[in-house]
Amino acid sequence: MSKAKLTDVAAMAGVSKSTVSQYLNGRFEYMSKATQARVKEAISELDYVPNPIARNLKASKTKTIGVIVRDITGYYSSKAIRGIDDYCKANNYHALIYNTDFDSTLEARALESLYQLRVDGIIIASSGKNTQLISRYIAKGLPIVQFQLDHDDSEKNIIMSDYKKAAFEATEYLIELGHKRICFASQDFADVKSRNERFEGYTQAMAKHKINIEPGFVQHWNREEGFTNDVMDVINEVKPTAIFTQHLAITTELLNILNHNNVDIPQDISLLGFDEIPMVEFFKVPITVVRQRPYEIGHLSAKCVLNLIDHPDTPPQRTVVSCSIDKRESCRAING
Amino acid sequence: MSKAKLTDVAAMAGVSKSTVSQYLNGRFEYMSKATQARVKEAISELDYVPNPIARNLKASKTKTIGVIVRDITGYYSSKAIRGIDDYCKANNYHALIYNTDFDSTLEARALESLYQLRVDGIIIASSGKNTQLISRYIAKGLPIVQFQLDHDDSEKNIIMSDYKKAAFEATEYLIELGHKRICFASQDFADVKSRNERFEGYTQAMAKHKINIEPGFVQHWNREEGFTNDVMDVINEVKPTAIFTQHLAITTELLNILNHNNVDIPQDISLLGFDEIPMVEFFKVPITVVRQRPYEIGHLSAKCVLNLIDHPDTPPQRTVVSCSIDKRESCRAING
DNA sequence: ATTATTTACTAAATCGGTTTAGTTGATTAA
DNA sequence: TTAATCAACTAAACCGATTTAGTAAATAAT
Repeated sequence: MSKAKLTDVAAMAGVSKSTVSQYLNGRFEYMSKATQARVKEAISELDYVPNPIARNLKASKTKTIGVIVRDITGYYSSKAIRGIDDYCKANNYHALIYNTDFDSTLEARALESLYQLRVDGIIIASSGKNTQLISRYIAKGLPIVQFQLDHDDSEKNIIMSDYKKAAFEATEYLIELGHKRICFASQDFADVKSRNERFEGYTQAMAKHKINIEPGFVQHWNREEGFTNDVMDVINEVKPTAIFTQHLAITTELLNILNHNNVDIPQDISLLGFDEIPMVEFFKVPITVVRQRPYEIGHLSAKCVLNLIDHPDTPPQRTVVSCSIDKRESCRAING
Repeated sequence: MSKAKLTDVAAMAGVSKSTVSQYLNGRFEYMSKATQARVKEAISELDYVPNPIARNLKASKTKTIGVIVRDITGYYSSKAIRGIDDYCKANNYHALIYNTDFDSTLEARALESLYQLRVDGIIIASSGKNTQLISRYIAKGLPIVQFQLDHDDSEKNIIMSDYKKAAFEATEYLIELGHKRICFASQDFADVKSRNERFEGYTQAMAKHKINIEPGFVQHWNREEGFTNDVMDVINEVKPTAIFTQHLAITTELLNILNHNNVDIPQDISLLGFDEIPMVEFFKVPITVVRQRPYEIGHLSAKCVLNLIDHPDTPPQRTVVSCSIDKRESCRAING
């Protein structure tokens, strides 16, 4: 694995290291045509490739950006990472990925590791538990871009789906199908802006169509706490004709429960969920979903950090990416 | 982003760079307790963290291994990468991922890039089109481990599912359900060992149970060439009671065709496929599949390269990981 | 003819560490 | 008493590049 180095090329071409380096960096005005040719010859003769580590050491750059996600295995994350990586590779950067497994301690550790590794920038789907740490690194001059999740209105570089609009359109779609008793099923969303936004979209659509949001329409279902028991009670008491779920985990859990209790979709209840489901066309009932564009979000995030690296004084910017609705059989039209 | 460096620590502690370096590397026998304390103090005072790039330059190591897959977004690849990454992180290595998008030119380019980057090792799901290039790098002393795909019997470090056994067991499972007319639906497998192995498993199971493999039982279906038209012809002529598909893409394509032609699964035909399908429990007919263990395969691959890095003279080794069958409703018992 | 400018280079410092070969003063052994 | 040993360091080379300041020879300007 020992490779030719700059010195070897210089020796072979009969010039100094400096000249070879100039050649490598395209500053040909510092040498004669003849020298150029000899250096070129020596390089190809020796199969020489500059050592990027030495180069980076000198430049104090790593040409690497760190990416922190919860789990690279997830649909959203893997697509986003692909978007990030494609953009990075196209611009001579590398993406270094850290998984947190939804653990904010690991998230903090990932941030520290990346900082210590001297990555040139970070893209993170933040849990919201490390806001201070993130701010501290930003203050130190490390470009950080967030995506996928948002937690407050603070100024920051963030790329997000247009959740409010998406939820608005999804709700309106259900309303147009004739639904009025529409449940909004979410995780707790107290402090998570990206969840609050969906709720706003829902309420605005309901308001626009003058539909009252009755008690019980808005449900906070977490898988942990008695989700399973609650659901059928809610359905029997609130009698929704449609449920709009805000999270894939809720959608699938709900599907399980409805199946077990012989609730027919869409005959008894229409179901509309958040997030694309692979191979949903083979489902017993293909689910209508709000489709986000994680690849584009990743792409834009990468574009944003790389720009920040070159222009550190760019003011923080919020970017919004639109969603679309994939209409399938789980939602049916009903008569008022 | 300017950070404290070794010199700063040395100055603050009133010792030489060497001493600080010794301290950092845990060689305390070279200094007094008092000095240790002062260095420790200076380090925490300055928030000093050694620069891994400088360290790596000196060590001629990158502490990075390259990973080449077709698409990180795929189920198998993402799980495998997770396995690789977890093992790497646990051992202070990083994984650098390259996607080839099933393009062997990009695969070659990825290999070159990783070589030039001086990664300490490579894990690759090789297309089989770059065998020579891979051999060349191995010859240069770069540890390379392959996984997921195999193409020949040459000596190499490779981690694979036990395809033969898996196919054998899957076929036998169908036979035990009473099936005799079992189609084996594969892509072309001329030169891909991992496909041939599945075929062997199939034939061995058939042979063991003295079932003749009739003409038409073995089908090569590529999505490109008239797959769609063929299928129903084959079914009508060959009249299989079960089809064993070797690839997820074939399974889903077949499902589509069977659905469109109102062939009932498992009433008319039982279906058994290769590879896990996420959320298959919500399918109209949940499919019985051979489940591979990509996470473990990734984990073992990483273990193998890291070992190879430390012990370059370890002889090439083939490692086999067992599969299991997830039994679901797509296969039914029939009366002989 | 002499000085100024170009051309075509090179020496040496630098990036931030690691490591080897010394050095110094104190302690111990002969 | 004097050489040998040891503890506690340090100087300097090195990893493989980049870059700045400088130099010698050739050409141009005055």
